Amino acid sequence: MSQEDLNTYSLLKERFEFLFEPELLKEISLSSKLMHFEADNTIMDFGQMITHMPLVLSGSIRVMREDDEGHELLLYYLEVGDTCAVTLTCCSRKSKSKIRAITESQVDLLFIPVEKMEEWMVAYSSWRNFVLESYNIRLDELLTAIDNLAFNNMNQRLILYLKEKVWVTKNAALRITHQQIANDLNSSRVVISRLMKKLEHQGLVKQRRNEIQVLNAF
DNA sequence: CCATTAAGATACT
DNA sequence: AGTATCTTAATGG
Repeated sequence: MSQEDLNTYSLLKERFEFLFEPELLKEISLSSKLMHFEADNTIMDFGQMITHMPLVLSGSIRVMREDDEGHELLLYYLEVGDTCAVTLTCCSRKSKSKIRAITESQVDLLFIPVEKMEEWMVAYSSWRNFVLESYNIRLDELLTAIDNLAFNNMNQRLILYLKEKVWVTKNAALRITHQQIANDLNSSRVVISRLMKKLEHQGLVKQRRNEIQVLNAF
């Protein structure tokens, strides 16, 4: 094993040693690529060929969907230990991405070649379980996102959005503009401003320029 | 100071 | 809930 592979191995072991057997950990270190990204990097885009599967080691990634007119919608976040469901579904065929993935913070992740996916599915039951489990979690997240979209009004969606944001950033002070929120929720700036003003009056948040303080009462 | 841009307000669809 | 438009406030040169 090279020095780089050893680094990958120890990183992997830290986070996944209770999930994968040592031989599998070693295989992953040998065939995957360790990558580091700064915040706001697009690591996957619409129509892009999927050749690797991402496995998040640290940080979080936003997964978006886009309509014909270029309106974006935030679907969910990928966090430590997560992998991308959309990648899983098309691991056997060579297919193109239906989503866009942008780093929310600094991110370390492993890129695993899709050929290895199948190989390990057969060889390691721990891998098989991990993939199936991930698939289930993603499906649940997607259903939650659909429910939110279908049954919640904009005010509820905004509250959920802020909660999620606080959770992934581990910070109650959000560095974000009303316009960015509107983009993520596929709404307009004025509408978000109106709702945010109401939340402020209700004592749930405090606002400064470019910053939203989500208070305990939230 | 001024230019830029975020956010508030109002009115209309 | 969304669009258009205007006003106000913060930021950074």
